[in-house]
Amino acid sequence: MATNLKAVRGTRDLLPPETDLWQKAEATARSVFARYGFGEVRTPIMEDTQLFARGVGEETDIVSKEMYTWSDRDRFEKFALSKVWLADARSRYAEWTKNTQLIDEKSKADMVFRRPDGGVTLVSFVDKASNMAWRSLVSAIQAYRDTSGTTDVLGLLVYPEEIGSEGIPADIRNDHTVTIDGWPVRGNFFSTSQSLTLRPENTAGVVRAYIEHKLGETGQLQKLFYIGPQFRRERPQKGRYRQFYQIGAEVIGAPSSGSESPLRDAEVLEMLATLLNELGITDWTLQLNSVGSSSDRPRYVEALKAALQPVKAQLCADCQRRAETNPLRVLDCKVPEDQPIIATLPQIADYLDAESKAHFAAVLAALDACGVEYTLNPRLVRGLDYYTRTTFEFLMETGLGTQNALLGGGRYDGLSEMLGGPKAPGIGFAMGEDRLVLTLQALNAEAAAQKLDAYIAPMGEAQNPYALALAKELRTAGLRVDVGDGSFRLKKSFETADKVARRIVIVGEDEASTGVLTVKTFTSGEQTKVARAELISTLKTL
RNA sequence: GCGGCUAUAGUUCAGCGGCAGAACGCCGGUCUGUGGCACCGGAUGUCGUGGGUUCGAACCCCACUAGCCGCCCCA
Repeated sequence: MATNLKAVRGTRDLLPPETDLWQKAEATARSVFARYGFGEVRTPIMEDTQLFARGVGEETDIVSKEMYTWSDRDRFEKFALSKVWLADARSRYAEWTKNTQLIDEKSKADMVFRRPDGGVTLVSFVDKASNMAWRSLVSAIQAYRDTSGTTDVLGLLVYPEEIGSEGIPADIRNDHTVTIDGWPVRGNFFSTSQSLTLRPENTAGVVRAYIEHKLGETGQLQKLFYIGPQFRRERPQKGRYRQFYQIGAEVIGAPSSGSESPLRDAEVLEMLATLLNELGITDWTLQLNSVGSSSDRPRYVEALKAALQPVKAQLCADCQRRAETNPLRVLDCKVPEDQPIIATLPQIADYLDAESKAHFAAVLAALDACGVEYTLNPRLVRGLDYYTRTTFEFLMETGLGTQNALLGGGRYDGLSEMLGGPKAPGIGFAMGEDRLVLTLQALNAEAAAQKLDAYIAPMGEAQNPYALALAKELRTAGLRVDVGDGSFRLKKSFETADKVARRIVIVGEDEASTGVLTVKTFTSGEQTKVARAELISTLKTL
């Protein structure tokens, strides 16, 4: 136990049997998603920092202080070095004939020059002079001699000469010197490093993939789900970790695919209700709101700011600050004294244009038709910049303490364009899997620790091979089987078997030679002799 | 990032300045091819890490780390 290596703060190991519950949650989600026509998408765990800055919003807490962001190493560009060197070499070796064909796949030489004296020089561009680089050039020379029959073949290794030692000051990085045959060559051989970020959420990554792979060109509505870890550098709390898991889905597509239809909003919400019900969670409430189109929202924020100005001083300290930084959050304030004032503030519903109003009404009508219950919450505003129109949360009574939002989501009609993609309206959600599992635990929905079908107990180490072969046969037949060890006393085998399996199969000297095995069922205490040929069917009966 | 509480056996916890403890679990025995029940026996361990006070620290003090709860914020 005493070790100084531990899971880092806010991260944790998930072990059996808890992982059974995770598998159950994920299996249920996959089954529901499949029935609604969703396919799985897996995006990288890290992305260009710009993706989140532009998608999620530079001013949100997530981006401004909760991301794991770092600068990737500078990347050596072989092509840049060869270009610079060639431009220089052309003036000095004007009479050389350039042949840019590579000699063969395996050789590491990049270019072949024919010299005026009739010989040949192979040139290899590398980021630093190493034994490996030199050896591969030598083998390239050898290969060239063998295949061409030319005997006069020389090698030239070209590299930025200051590189190869760490700690080069950043200000000279873009201006390296390459010295070849005593001539210095200057140029920029390194592309600047890229800022990378561990994904704090998955919607931006999915939309990026949608744009990158031109999924809009298919003309089809894209229904994608994901299950995976996300990362935020927050203070850990119950159900809140720095590496946390989300199950989410996105419906996105070109407008002609129907992606803007209120039917899609209602379908996603109805699917979520179904998913929660199938997981055995019934005490959820769906809170619903519309934050309007991308033009409604700024108009409302302005009106809210103006309305807050005269009453600000009467609000709690938090709200006075929010009135400046994030006026929408004032609506979320839970301080009782503030409620009368908040009630007088303008509501987003009054700032929706006709189109947004009609959209929202259509969503509600479809939900009514499906019998999905919801509560309108005009104060439900969501933190991320990309949300438009429908926004929602599913809240839980049990298990989560103050972190009672189990999942949330909304429509993001402008996100693709914010990321430089085509118009691609969409709606999606993300569910906190850590919180989902907590809720399932609170509901005592623990996946009943399924016992194995059989535990094979070899009597004496001589029976081990027979026992393992028998286990293999049973496992091939789809039975869940564990096998003990011949060194165990039979009593110990029974004790272990009773804990992990429904039946014990005893393999002693008699059993191995006659092929008739002793099988005991723990629940009934019944013990019988079973021929090996009938063992599988016996074990399959409950 | 801020505040409060906590950290002792595999687990849940007691001990709060003087021999490191209980329950459950684990291992062994009663019982050499028969589990659950019973009885008997055994091992549990840098008392989160590092420093300080003291004749003496699991206990008091300081720092750090981690967990829980709340704030901020959010799924």
